[in-house]
Amino acid sequence: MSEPVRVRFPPSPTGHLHVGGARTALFNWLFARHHRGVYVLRIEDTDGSRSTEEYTRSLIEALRWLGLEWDEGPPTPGYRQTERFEIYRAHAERLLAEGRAFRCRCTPETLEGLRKTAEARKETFRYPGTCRDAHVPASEPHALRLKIPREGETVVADVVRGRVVFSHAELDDWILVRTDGTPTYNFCVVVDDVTMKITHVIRGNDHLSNTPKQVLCYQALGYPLPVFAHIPMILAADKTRLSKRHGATSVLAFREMGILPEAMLNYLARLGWSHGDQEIFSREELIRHFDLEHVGAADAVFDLEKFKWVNHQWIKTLPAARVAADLVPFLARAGLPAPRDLDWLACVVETLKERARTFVEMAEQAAFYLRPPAAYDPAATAKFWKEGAPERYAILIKRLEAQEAMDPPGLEALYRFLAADLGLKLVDLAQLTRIAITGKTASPPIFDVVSILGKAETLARLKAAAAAVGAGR
RNA sequence: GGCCCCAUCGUCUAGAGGCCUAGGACACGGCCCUCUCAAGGCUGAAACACGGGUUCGAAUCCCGUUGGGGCCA
Repeated sequence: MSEPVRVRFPPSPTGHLHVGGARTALFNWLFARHHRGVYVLRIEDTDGSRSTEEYTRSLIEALRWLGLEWDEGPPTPGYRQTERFEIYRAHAERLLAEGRAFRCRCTPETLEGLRKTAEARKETFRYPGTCRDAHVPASEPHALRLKIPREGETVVADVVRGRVVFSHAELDDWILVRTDGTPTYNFCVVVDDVTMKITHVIRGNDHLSNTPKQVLCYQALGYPLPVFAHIPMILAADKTRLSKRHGATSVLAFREMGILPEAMLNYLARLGWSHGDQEIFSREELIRHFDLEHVGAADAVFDLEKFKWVNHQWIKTLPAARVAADLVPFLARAGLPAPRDLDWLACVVETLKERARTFVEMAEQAAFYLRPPAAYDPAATAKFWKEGAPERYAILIKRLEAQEAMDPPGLEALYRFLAADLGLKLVDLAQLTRIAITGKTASPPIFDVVSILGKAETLARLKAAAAAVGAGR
């Protein structure tokens, strides 16, 4: 048996969890669960100026909503970079003592000047190695740089991209610790991954370019390399990086939109990963089938239409009671009266689940169940409130008053009999009823609706409609 | 700008040299079903970026071009 799998998701609390981050978290989580390994959550909050507690809470809330629970991480101490400065310092000192790093006194201003000069000559600026062998004393202000071999190359063995070669000539003696004593991002990541014994680094492709620098750092530290897997990025429809201007991109925003966590995981998993022709995956199926070998190399465009379709599949699949429970807050937000109870709402959901792709849509469609129509659609009344309508309403009211059971088959039989009797088509009577009850010409099957609404409410709405037709509206 | 990555229908993808007359899904069109709207079924249109190789044979391998993305500042 090989060593246990340990993966991590290291978000920076500088914003809400967006779909790209969520997918990275998901792939790591799936990989860990598939291999019965450990999934670590680490908060990369070294950028003190932009990191906030609020975003940390938001990140955690989003991950919990998705059900991507971590085996190690907050609130256990030691999983936030700000709590780990001592560890970075110790590693930096060791690198210095072993001659793998050196002190550099070049100021940012000096370097900037050099960079400008190089740019003017249309050359690429690279740290010239000024202090490499200068033995700058600790008493002077200094940054700490990693000593990179001048010759040769570093090969990053990546599971999704194969061997990626970087020439050392392209690499700088990069800064480990800044003059102000703060460790840099790349250094923290390596030290964290090494001390947390991460075996597989699964992250966005935007980190591939940083990888050779990190590999050199692992080697300088004398630690074994993890397996790297750089997964494709998620782009907007215009093939640029997803950002606020492309609309909703944060996980919590999709929750507000009425997306199910099951659908979010399902859709995100299918962005860059596939399992034959299968489109719908439960959490368990994802765990069972997920593997890095089937992760593609090309970036993927986020498509809200398909995402909503996946969500719709889940709305149709999940038990109506569960959907009803999730729908409740959206009803309130739509300004609708509270439903009488959850069982009744589950019946409502049963008639709406084929028609609504999100909870926001479903709440909108559920409106007529919770209150009578405020107005009748003019196009609908123009079409159906013609000659004979008042009489037909009168007959419907009379026959419904005499009807005892409000079951859909019984109602349908009654309507069919009535239509035949009056020499009409079923659709004529059905639409008159639909308009009276919903104010529109489109709704779930009308007999189901009547059955759910009940006799009293149905008759009240029929009478209101009859009055409106009579009033010549 | 330098370096790196990527490239199959509009989009997500299957495809790991002959199984490809390139399959599935979303979206789009048509038909069916039907009390409306949906859902569902059937069906249509829709892609291997381009150019060179390698090979008996290339969407699949190699090189280049173009395009997109990323990292570094």
